[in-house]
Amino acid sequence: MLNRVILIGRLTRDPELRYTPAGVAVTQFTIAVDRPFTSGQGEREADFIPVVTWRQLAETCANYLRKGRLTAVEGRIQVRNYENNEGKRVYVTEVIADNVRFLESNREGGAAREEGGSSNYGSSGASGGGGNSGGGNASYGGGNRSNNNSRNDSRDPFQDDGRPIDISEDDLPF
Amino acid sequence: MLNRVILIGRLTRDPELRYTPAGVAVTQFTIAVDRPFTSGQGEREADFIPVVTWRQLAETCANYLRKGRLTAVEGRIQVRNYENNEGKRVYVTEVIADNVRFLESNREGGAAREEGGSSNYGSSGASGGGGNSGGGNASYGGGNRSNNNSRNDSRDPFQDDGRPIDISEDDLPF
Amino acid sequence: MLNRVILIGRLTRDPELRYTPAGVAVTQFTIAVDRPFTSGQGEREADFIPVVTWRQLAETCANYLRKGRLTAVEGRIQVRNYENNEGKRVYVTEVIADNVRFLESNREGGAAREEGGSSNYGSSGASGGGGNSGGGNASYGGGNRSNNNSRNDSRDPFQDDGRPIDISEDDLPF
Amino acid sequence: MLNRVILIGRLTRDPELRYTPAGVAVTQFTIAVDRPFTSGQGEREADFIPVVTWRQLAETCANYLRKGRLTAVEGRIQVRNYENNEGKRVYVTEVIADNVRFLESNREGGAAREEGGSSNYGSSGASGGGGNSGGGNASYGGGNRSNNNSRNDSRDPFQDDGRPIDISEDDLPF
DNA sequence: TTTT
DNA sequence: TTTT
Repeated sequence: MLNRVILIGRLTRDPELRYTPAGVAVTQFTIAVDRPFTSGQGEREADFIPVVTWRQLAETCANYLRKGRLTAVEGRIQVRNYENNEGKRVYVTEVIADNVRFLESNREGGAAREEGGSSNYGSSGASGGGGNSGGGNASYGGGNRSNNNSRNDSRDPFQDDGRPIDISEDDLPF
Repeated sequence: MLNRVILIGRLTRDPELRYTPAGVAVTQFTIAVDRPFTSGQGEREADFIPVVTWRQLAETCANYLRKGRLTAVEGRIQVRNYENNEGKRVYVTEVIADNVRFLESNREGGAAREEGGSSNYGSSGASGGGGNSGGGNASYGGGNRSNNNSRNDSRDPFQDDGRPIDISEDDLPF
Repeated sequence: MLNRVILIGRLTRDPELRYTPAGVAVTQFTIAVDRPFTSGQGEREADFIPVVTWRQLAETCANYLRKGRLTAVEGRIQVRNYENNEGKRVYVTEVIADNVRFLESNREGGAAREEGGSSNYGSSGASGGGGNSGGGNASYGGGNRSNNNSRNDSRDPFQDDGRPIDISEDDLPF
Repeated sequence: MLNRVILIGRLTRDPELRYTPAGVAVTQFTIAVDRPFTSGQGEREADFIPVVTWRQLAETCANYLRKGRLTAVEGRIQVRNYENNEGKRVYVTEVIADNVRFLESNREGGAAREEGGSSNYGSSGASGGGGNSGGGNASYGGGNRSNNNSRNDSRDPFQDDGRPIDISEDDLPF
């Protein structure tokens, strides 16, 4: 009944923006979070945690995040599962982010600048701002609409096969 | 740029529901959170943390929470300040909650039941559910509207003087 | 560089306590966290999130938690991977908990009582208390010892095959 | 029973390091956290949140943090109170940090670099690393020792009067 | 001013 | 009393 995650780490690659058949933006990326201790062999280790963002926040992330950037992510853990081509059930754990902070700017050699977006509340309207500002009347805070982005389909909707991803508009978590 | 608090504790009193002059619901309560260690004198200690909720979530809290109930609160720390009658600036720190989980039910002798509300996303519409379901088209996730609930006024808007509290509709954080 | 998770949900089964070959206690359980919205088909959905605890906290959890109990978990996300018997790399995501709160007591028909344990700091030494109280001088907050509990071994150390789990004392995260 | 805060913001001044009469290091600073919305008057607003760190983490913060630096803070809310010289009880709310991440480096013009310290677990021993590494056998995770850093004394122990601050060794939270 |  |  409560599910909250906060991560700070660096993108392992550029983010990937796609659209559902219904035209909803989804961005995925992985953030590497260094562990606060070294391994038995004295090596630095990290957890590589997949992150998913939706709608306006997805577009902001695709525009502003790049491989290697230090980033803060706030969201919830989601465990979805699907049946793979061999008929085996595969479990996928991701962080569905509703707030992303860009802790390093785009400017070359520049100092860190804070930017970010959120699907919870409107930011102050700056370009690159999050929220659903400008996003028409689709409201993330919205009331009694039922949503779902974790159907138990028989393929991984995020598997890259060149085609638009297999998620209907009803599958959105906000 | 990121401000997140999660607390679990017990209400020290029944919650207090009020309305701004513009008719917006505000509920305040304090939750006692036991510290994970004892004092130098071996006593159990607690932090007493003031919590504020707005709108639909305020009404849900006022309806379902009572003194002594175990409760989870998610929100952000807010520091507001005002000038008191002696002309001194007073600082007030509160948690502005956007998600409250009722970890104990109303039923006498009953086991814990989870209920709750949130101003982030719609719950499944059960009575007592949160979100802004039924709240018309006021959207907490809303876009570019400017808000404020921490003006530097010369009195504490939450001071109890029997009159409606001194907060305009523009002062709301959602 | 920061990795924090807080969950509230219910155990899907009784917890499982095991010991590493070096005699270190490990407890695993899964908690079901209801999502704050319903699926496209109007169904209540939940995320089933695997949790791992170590040492004293593992023993406390094994003693006090049972299937169905409402529980709060604080920890970090860990992604480990191993090669399965078909030579394929499998990724496992778990929450490594360092603080667990028991939001429902053992007493039949009783109201919720808070108990819990933590590997961060000593609790007040009550029976059932966490921390490493009474645990001798093994310190979870300890200094420069290198640790690891996520080696890239060729089998899942948590796979249940009746034998003790394949984790050396050096693999512990605390 | 659970009390967790995570903040990202900028220091409003250089941190202040002091020592208790018993020689324990305490560092205080304030971090400005911009709110995710603008005020009714369209102004950008921030919450100014006081942070306290102890022991090794205090020294690391004093060495590495400076005014303006972007910083992540993890800890718990503490409400202490004392009687001021007019005999009035004053309440002070602070975040007692056990993990601080330095999101901007010292190097002029340099890109952000992550450094940090923690009082929970040992970092990998780099200079500037946190934990109590090198701190002898004082363990923050320690067992059944009773602690307290929030006595109800008749003066603010953090009030700056040039003298060492009025906190005994028994008053420490770890 | 505080909860179990 | 406040940071970019």
